[in-house]
Amino acid sequence: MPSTSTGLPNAVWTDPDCPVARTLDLVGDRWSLLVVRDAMDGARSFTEFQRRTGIARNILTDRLRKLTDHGILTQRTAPSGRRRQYVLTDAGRALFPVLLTLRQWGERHAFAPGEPHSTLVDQHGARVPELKPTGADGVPLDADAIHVRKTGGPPPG
Amino acid sequence: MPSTSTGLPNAVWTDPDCPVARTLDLVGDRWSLLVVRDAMDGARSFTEFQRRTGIARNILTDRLRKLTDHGILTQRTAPSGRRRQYVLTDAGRALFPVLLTLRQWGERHAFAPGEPHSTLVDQHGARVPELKPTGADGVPLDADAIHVRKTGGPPPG
DNA sequence: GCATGATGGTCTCAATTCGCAACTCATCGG
DNA sequence: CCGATGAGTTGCGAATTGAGACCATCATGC
Repeated sequence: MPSTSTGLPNAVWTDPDCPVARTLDLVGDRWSLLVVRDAMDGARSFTEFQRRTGIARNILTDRLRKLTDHGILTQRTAPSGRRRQYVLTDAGRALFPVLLTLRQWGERHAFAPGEPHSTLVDQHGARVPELKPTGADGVPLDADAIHVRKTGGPPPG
Repeated sequence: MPSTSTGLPNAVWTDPDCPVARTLDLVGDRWSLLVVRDAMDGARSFTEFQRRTGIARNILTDRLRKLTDHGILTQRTAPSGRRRQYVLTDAGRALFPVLLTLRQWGERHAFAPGEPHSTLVDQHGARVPELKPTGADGVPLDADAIHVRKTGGPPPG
């Protein structure tokens, strides 16, 4: 049973103050995000996830349970009276930008030039354009144009 | 030595056609993206990475080597004649949107309401706004408004 | 009312990976 | 030359992973 109002782990965070680290604690392993990817692409059943990802069954059991515990997936007892289904929660669907940026980085940096790969398209069949970070003023942001404002520790008084 | 023109592994991909899976093969473990995060935040030396992440030293050795092999980090023999430094390559800096979306998801979904966390700000100290996927027409995109066009098979002619 | 087959797991066990601590090796400062 | 610091490497026990066999439940056929 979770102790907080959210479905977050009581367990220790790798780095409690950093949202990046927390997110990675929840989905930062080899498989979780691939499960989420397939859920977004329509997978619902245990066997469907297994078939698409090729993940070992015991690990899939574990990941589905963890993702469910963390409020990223939820279990439905299927409309047609059939077996259990796993569907994304709002938090799960909110991982879409993460998967999109991972995909876009991969398209550019994990394929040799000209090597074919799958592509994301919107309803009209148009390619989804690249996500580009911008500052509050709309100016494109780069990795070294930002910095982290820490708010974790006790005030420096 | 890599066989392709890029610094990509000869090894087998989890899912060779999917850019998401390839990216996760390269940086989809507990630590790699935290190393990249700290590199973006100014970390350069082995001990600095170790101190910030708390990662075990042998694992850090391994991750730094892998990230370097994959062309995400590169080694410089420090301008001041000092020890070796690890700096991000262009591909490494291109992971910024990934870290940003991870962070933004975490801020919203991995913290209890009102719980304090660090924040990203741009040069002017303004909070970096949320990244929102849009279609080619600029219309906001949701996880279920897209689909994957497969292009894994042999080229059609 | 029992065999058959699909679905959704669990169990076992080997292999890999991780984390800690101790050790090495080079360099720097004095 | 001596100790301190940086950058790892090595050894080893613990945790995680993966492959595959095994098990329970439900629907169907008969």
